Amino acid sequence: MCQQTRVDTAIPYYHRFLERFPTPGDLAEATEDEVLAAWSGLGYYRRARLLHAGVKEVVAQYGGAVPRGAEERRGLPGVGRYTAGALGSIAFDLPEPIVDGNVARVLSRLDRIETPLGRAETERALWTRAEALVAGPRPGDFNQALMELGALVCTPKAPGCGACPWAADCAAHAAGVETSLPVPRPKKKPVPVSLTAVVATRGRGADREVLLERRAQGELFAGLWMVPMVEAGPTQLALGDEAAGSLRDDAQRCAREHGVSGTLEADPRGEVIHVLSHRRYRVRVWRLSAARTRPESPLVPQRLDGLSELGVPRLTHKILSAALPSHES
DNA sequence: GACCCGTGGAG
DNA sequence: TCTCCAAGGGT
Repeated sequence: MCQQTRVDTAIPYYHRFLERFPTPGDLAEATEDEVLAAWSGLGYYRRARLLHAGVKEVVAQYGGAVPRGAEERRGLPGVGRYTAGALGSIAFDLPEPIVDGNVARVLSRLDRIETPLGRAETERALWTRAEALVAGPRPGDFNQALMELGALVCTPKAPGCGACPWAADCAAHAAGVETSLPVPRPKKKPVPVSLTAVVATRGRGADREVLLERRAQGELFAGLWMVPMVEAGPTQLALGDEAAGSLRDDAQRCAREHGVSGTLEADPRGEVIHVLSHRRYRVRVWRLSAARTRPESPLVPQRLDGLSELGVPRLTHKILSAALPSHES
């Protein structure tokens, strides 16, 4: 859960997760929907699927306990070098290094590493240094302390060098360049993508259902439930936003391609902006009522008050809120 | 090595 | 409002 996610963000999910899946066996036997539902809102949903696959392997191959051997740990789905080292040092008290974002910042300053993060030579230098440092007593505590030092003292913007136990040994501090390290990897701007979404509903009041599809493997938000969407058509891209007619054409096309018909409103309900690390989505939201589906439609009616039982990403909740003012979250 | 994958808090 | 970046891993 903590991969690329702040600990404070993950904590409530962690507690709910353990309450729902108290043992490895419980998680291994759960359905993908149940696991993704418990993960909904946390992002990077592949982690949930990898965790699910990993715990299944732990149960099937290792009797429900994470194996002690480094090779076996590293071979589990979702367990890379960092997680393998965290398990080794914290759970098994083995002198294995870890390098997360915090450690990378501390060590790049300590040794004044001026090559960009992500580069092979940079990573090699960081892991080599971390490995040398952890070769002492209490490796788990040492690794966690190193991460805490980065999170609380050796912070990105305004490091508290006055409170740092390593200030006297820090090459970056000696040179006065600590705030310019580490050198970040070159950043790429999110690619703008225009989408049209159709929120198709059946029934009214508490019994109202919305038509959702489960995203296929290999697609964005794989395994999660979302409203039908299509990319904006070439006409709209060429003519721009003033071509209002083509906007509605996209909504019509979206409904048709997803095998749903009904009453499509004359104007969109609104617009949703959702930024991922590599994409910037602008979603025009349309409302279609009295929805009927053809037999081949991938859409499945879902009760609005039952969405918490499914894996549903934030983007979908934003879209539903735009189309259905009563929808919250 | 490059790219893909979500979300939210902090400054 | 905008930028940065989180206890990374897979392809």
